[in-house]
Amino acid sequence: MVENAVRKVRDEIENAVVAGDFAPGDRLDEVQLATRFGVSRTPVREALMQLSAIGMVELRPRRGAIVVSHGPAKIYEMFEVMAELEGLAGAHAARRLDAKDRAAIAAAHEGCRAAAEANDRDGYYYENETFHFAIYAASRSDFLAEQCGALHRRLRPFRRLQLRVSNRLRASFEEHDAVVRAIFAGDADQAKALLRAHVVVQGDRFGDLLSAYAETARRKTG
Amino acid sequence: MVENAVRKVRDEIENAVVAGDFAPGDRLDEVQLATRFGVSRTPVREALMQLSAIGMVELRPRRGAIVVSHGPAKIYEMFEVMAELEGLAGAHAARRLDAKDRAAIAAAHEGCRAAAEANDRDGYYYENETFHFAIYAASRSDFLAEQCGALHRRLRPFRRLQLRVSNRLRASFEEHDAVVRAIFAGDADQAKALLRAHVVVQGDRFGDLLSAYAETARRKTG
DNA sequence: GTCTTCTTCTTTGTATACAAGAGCGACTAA
DNA sequence: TTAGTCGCTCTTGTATACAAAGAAGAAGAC
Repeated sequence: MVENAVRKVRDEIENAVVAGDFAPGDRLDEVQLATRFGVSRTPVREALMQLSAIGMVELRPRRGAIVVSHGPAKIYEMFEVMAELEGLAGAHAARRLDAKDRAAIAAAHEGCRAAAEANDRDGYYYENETFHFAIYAASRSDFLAEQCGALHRRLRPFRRLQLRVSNRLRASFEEHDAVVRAIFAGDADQAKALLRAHVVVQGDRFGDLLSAYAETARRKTG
Repeated sequence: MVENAVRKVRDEIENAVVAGDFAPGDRLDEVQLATRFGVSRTPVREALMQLSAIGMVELRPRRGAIVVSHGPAKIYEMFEVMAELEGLAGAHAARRLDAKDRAAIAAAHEGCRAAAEANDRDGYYYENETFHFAIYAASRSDFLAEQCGALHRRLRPFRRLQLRVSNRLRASFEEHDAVVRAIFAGDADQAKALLRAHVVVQGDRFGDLLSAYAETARRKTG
């Protein structure tokens, strides 16, 4: 979008973090990253600052960048805020839905159905993302869609972990189905409530997520 | 926080934009800014990238940075999202309030009262900010408080304009008063509804805001 | 033997230099 | 006279060099 080298470096680092190549707490050395990506330190620095603005890495003065490690409370809070914003987007979508948005949501929903029935976790992960972004777009609020998208990207690593839990694929799809029905019926309140419940991570699901998160951290250090 | 020069430059530019020294659409020349602040282009670039991440300036590849100009729809959307997040923060505050947070909110509220009674707009602007940040903190959700703070800063220029409208000071204070009562009573739903209504800009207030915004733009070009 | 301090080395933060792309103007041709 | 193309200049994007700050290790003293 804005530059070439820094954008490339930023995306690469972001993907590496999401994929787990860099674990939380890992130190990101500027010169190492520069040589790894074949650029100078300047674009690496700018990429790190952008990631710091997103909240993916932490920049400590004179001490370099580390991948942020979120405590359980923070993770819960992030999902809670995401739930609130998605609820708002869903309510708007239910009120403002037009044929094009309806088609986009329906298509993404069908993609999720196929992946869920095939028990294809990676596939579902991507289709799920498409589904949620379709709802953001259908809110017809550019700013809200932006905010939702940014937060969604920030939560990517955790969303992926969630799908590890057995049977979560099917449960997630069932929740999607109810959300879609509410939006298509134009029931804003219902869409808001269902979407909020779908996104927020509470009870058993929160415990499941935490244990999966702890496991990846353990796997990384070992 | 992170660096010295870039932080200074970033804050200076942010203040200049909020104060109206740079109008929406103005081009921000890197070398001009560098000489103005007595630093090299490197920290200026990093500051601009951070501001771009916040959404205060827009970076166009090979074409420099311009101060973003928001259309009416975008402004409305931003206040709407702010209202939703503040509502959530208020609900949390009502449920989780402890003595320290209660004292902080009460103190800020009294500050607002004094400024409102003295009809001191600048004073109210600052006390109002303190009041809202006290509620964010009282939510006891670090992430939510962060998000609210970031969005609040982004809306600063408009909040200031709002207070220009005659009698808005008193009306704003009355709304605060109701919010405070709901939070202190532990009524989460009421706090959420009142805070949301206080923040969202609708009806006449939106028209007032837009005309004030248009006027500053006109004053700048003229 | 351990703790403290000094020195050195690594790493970040800033500046400057160089290259490449985009915009604008001038000149030529129709 | 107007339109198109070529070239120049200005500005951004990247690299590298230099300086300062912190951390770590070694040496000396208690």
